[in-house]
Amino acid sequence: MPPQQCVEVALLAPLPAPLSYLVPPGEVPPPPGTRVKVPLGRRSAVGVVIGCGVPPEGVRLKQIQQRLDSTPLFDMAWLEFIRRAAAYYLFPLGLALKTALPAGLASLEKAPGVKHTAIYSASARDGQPGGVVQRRLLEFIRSRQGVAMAAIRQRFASPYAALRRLEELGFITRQQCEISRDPFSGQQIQADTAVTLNHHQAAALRELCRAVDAAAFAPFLLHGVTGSGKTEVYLQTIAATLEQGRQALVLVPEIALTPQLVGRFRARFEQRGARVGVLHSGMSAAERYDMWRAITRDEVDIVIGARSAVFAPLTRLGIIVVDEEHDDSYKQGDGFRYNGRDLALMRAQMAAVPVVLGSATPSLASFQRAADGAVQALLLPQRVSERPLPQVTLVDMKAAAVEHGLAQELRDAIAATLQRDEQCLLLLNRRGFSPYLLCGDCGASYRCPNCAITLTWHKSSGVLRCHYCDYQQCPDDTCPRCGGSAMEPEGMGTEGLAAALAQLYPQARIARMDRDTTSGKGSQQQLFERMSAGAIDILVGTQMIAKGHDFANVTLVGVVDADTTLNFPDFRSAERSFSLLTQVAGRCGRGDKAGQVFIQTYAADHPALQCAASHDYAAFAAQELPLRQLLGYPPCGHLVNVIISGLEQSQVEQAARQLAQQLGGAAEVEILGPAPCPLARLRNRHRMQILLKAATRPPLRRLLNGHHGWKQGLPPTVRIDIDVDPVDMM
DNA sequence: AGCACGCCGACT
DNA sequence: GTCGGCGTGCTC
Repeated sequence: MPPQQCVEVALLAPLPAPLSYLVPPGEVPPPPGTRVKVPLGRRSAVGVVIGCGVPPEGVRLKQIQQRLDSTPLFDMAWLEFIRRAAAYYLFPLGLALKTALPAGLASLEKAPGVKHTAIYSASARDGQPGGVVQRRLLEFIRSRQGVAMAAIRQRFASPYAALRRLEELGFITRQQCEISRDPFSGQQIQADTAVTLNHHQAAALRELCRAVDAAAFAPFLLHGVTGSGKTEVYLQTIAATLEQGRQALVLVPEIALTPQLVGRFRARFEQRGARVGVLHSGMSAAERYDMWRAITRDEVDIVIGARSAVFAPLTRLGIIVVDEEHDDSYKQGDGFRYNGRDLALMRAQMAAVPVVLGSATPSLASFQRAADGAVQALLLPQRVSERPLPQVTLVDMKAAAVEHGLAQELRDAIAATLQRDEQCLLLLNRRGFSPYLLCGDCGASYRCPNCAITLTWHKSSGVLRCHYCDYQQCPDDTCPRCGGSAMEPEGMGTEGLAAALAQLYPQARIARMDRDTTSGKGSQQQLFERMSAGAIDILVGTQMIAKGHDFANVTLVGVVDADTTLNFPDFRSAERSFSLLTQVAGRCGRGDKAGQVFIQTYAADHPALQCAASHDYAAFAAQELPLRQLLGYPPCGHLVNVIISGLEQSQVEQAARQLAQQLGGAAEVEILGPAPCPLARLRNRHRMQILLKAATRPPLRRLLNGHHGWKQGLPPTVRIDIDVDPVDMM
């Protein structure tokens, strides 16, 4: 008898390493990429076969209980990509796979329903059946190969009896076939609009097409001002890629993944026979599963998706596009803390294809790489049709006549815009009615019992809410501390601003767009459509309104409080402010009418604001990079944040001190902290952080190699999370 | 993550 | 004396 074979299985559970299992006797080993149900302790778990196992010594292997997929979900190149990604972010392979695979494939219970349909084909039997309907039906089926039930239903009102009869008589055969739900059902494809490129766009396209032809790794930074027509360059580059018989992967920030954007791709490519697939968080588990399977069956040529779409299992990849590459949402903030943009670069390198990072305000990381020559820069310095960039005014709030949080200048501009029947966008990067309720007598405010922040007052729903853990409570009638007067709203959020605007401009149609008003499916879309149709005069919103749309009639943008972002306790706050302001300013003046922008601030002389006001990216980079250099912050150095958390503050503090000591003394790595995280308490856990900083990656890597042993000797109740290349350190 | 094992407080 | 609290350690 041959020795029983064994395979290596990555369990979709937080185990540090894969485990080996025996293949049941008489069965062929499931190939890598197939899911299996395996015993784990006294229960069962789902895992993915990742290779043939070398049987470990001294362990009695258990046997695979069940094979869950008849064909692999992915190929070895894809697996190798996930392996490298998991290793880079120091995350267990099994859990990385769980993140990368569509939800629903990871657990035994929540498996998505696989839909099937009947496919009819004509059999060898010649001749004609008796009935008229049967004859017409048979003719229809004979005229093509394999007809789906849906197609028959379209042509024949009630074909069931006739179909059954034809099958009985042996004229046709039927088979069950797995089908996908149609993610675009009911959506019209809009007409494609022919676009002529200006000479900057044409030059960029030439470079990109050359890279596509070369079919080798080639990173590009497409740096184009807002409204410079980057999307059209992507579209034409992708067209060239498809002509080569290769596929395209397009990443966009979640918020920018609108039906309009997808529609633009479908309009361009679907009539040419290419299929566009979409992956995003709003899809159901079943829809994502379908899309995943469609991709592995090679039925999709272009995948558009948010962050996690970087894991789409395309096998003929020819190009990757990362739009708005500077966007912070490419970084996952917990669990598998990967950066979609950086993994796109990794994947492009592994697949030997070009990758385009596009932005009006590139991350300083990408800008630096372009300056170093590691990435080729392509510039689009002009807006299409030579539309001017809007005029930006910094409003010094120290000197302004403020009413309801709005300076006279901005209020007048809003009134004038409404008069001209044009639209306004107002950015206020804070949800709710007001940041907090404050007692006028003793200064008390409501705080979250789980997190170290004040609760935000949501007047319309009548609750105080924590924006980090979603804790809610109703306010009391009087101050809970001194029992004195009622608590009063302090400061302003989007909800409060909308209310103030309704008072100032009673005739204006005002809408609000933030996480609270767009939680429902399609509600964001509805707001965009109402805005496009001119049914809204003033749209108030958080940073959501800064991207993913193009309203021709918006001629005024107001930034109500630029200081919120600027004063964030983070070394990237200036960069983030510059990006956000430039992006939101770019929302206006996109039509034939010129736009104007007002930015309210108490720090009007801040370089980030000044550069944003003059649309001067180069000046911003020239001012900010030396500061980073001085402090060794990215992109002039590398960071890893180690977060120690636990329920008991003293244990967390002790563990953090101990770990920092343990890590200290490593060559060429600076240890900062331990310090309380800016959010010192989150979801009831106390948090400390140790920031590791180094000029180059290798010494960091060497230090991190031992991370599995870090927990030894520390209070065992604490948790250690490692964030490689952190984007925010809250 | 589960799920057991194991070692300390208030109950029949 | 036991029931059960959750600390801690392992899972091929």
